[in-house]
Amino acid sequence: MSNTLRSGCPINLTLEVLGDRWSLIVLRDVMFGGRRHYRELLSQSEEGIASNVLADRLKRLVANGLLSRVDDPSHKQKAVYSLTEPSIQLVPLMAQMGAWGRRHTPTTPLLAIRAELLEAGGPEMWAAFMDELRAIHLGAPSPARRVSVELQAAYERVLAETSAG
Amino acid sequence: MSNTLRSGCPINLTLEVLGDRWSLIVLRDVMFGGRRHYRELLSQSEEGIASNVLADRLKRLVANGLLSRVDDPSHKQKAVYSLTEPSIQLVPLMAQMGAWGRRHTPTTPLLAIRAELLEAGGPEMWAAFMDELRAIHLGAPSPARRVSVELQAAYERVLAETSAG
DNA sequence: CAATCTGATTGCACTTTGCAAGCAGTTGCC
DNA sequence: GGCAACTGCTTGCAAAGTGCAATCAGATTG
Repeated sequence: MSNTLRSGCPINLTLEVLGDRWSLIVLRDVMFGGRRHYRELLSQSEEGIASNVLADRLKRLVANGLLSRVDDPSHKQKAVYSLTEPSIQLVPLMAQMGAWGRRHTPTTPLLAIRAELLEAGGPEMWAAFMDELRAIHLGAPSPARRVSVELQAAYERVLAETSAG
Repeated sequence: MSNTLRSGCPINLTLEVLGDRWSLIVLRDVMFGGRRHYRELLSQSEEGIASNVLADRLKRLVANGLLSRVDDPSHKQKAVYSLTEPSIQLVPLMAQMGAWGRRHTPTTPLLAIRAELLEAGGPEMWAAFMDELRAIHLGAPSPARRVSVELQAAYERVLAETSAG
């Protein structure tokens, strides 16, 4: 891993941390999919990440402060990965990526519904979701609004519609 | 170039188009740096993109509808690259990336000032900038507000400060 | 004590990247 | 006319990154 940065431009530096085909996928699964363990990320991956790539990305994300790794008390070889404040602050970026992708790429309705809801909810919803993530991952007090429940409900509604139609 | 998509998730699909270390750098230079020609993108690149990588990315971005390529009437071998409506709609994403990078990566003040201004300006400023880009790249009527002038002025102000201090 | 689950690592083929050099056609200038 | 500078872009080659299947050792379970 070379540590030489290409430039001090914020967009470039963000790209140097997240600009590959897998890092944001892993963070998305932790953030929206509730995955906390290596096996969950590996086997429930929609895109089919390879085990060595996952191991490398987890290592790199922890090194860059976007994930934290803690031993799981229930199993001495198990590790729990949590979001950090910096990665929780990626919520608006994820929302914008989802919004753009929904407009300009061939998404499937079931997988796009969360992006649609998050876009419609706007910065207010993003802030509420970030508070919820701080409760789940950083041990902050639980907020009143549960955005994850709203997102999951919408997902299951579309799931029912598509399997019914 | 393989055309098999990994999944229909909007975040994943955005990543499949833009998820590499150079595509967004090229778009950033066209969007904020006013670069329109191959040579401008190559030699004025802050990060030092290689010529073959630039050629490949321009080809790919045109194929994906994020840039359009038109022959330059002033020179038979020259080509002018323009943003398209989809890439103009990346402005909010760029703004979020800049905002996140400014907070969580070691940016330099001079290169971060535009991101700071764009974050402070919010969605209203982004919309004004998008209108301006539509005028420059798509031939739409010129809007009253010139965000590019505001960004450039701020850049030069910081430039003067740093060279003075 | 064997089967299973844990987070990985290894080997190998393939692709992408970075760097330097080179290419053919176009233009400007004397 | 002729030559240097400029145009977008290609080529060759070494290094790094990626994808896939198999495998690993330790922990737990039955």
